[in-house]
Amino acid sequence: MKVKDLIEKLRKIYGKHVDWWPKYSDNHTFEIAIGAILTQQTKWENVERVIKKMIELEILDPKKIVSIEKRKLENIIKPCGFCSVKANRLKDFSSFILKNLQSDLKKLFELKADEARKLLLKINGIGKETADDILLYAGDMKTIPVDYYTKRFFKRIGITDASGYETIRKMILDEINNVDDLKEFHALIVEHSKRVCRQEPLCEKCGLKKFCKHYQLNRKSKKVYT
DNA sequence: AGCCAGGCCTGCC
DNA sequence: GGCAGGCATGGC
Repeated sequence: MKVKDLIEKLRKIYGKHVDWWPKYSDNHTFEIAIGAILTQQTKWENVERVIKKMIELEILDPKKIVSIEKRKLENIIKPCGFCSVKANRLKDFSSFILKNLQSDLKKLFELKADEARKLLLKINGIGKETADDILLYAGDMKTIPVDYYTKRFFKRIGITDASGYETIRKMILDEINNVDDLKEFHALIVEHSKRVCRQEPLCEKCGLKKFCKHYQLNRKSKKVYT
């Protein structure tokens, strides 16, 4: 199975997923980056609420985020959980923009993708997934986030045993060059993964912790496992 | 009621 | 260099 074929297969099941990352304001770039941080270990519905609130309060701007009192910011982002750490992360990210990008996140995307990625990864609270979310969806740069879903998906369909982030990322980037396809591929994997079982089944007969022929017969749930 | 969500950092081995 | 533990809230 080629990585490239997977997009077509998933599209046939779930439909096209262009413009998957939601946008609520005119300031897409910064908004998407803020959303990427807020959605860490958090459902999107909660992020959506918070972003809309931030738009209403007119604080969706790095300068405003830096200057707002931390307690106030925590209160605003509370629905996303981890409000103390996330308030710090939003502030650290915003002050990075003020200090290094002349207050404009778009400047980051004028750099080479690798350079931009390294800069993001130095910021407290921005790991590989969040960095790749920002680069791909806010900056239209060639990369792809490899989340838990992606690792599990690739493992289950037998594309790779490797669970290493960079291994899987490079494997995908080697085959998919188009940025819109990368955006859609990640979107499709997420949409697919939300619909399948979180735990791999444990077969009652052979005890294998993987999808085996016995399990197909025994399973009660209608959900699938790939 | 308990489990889970589109992670990341720290500290321990 | 991998891995548990902590961070917190809302929804089913």
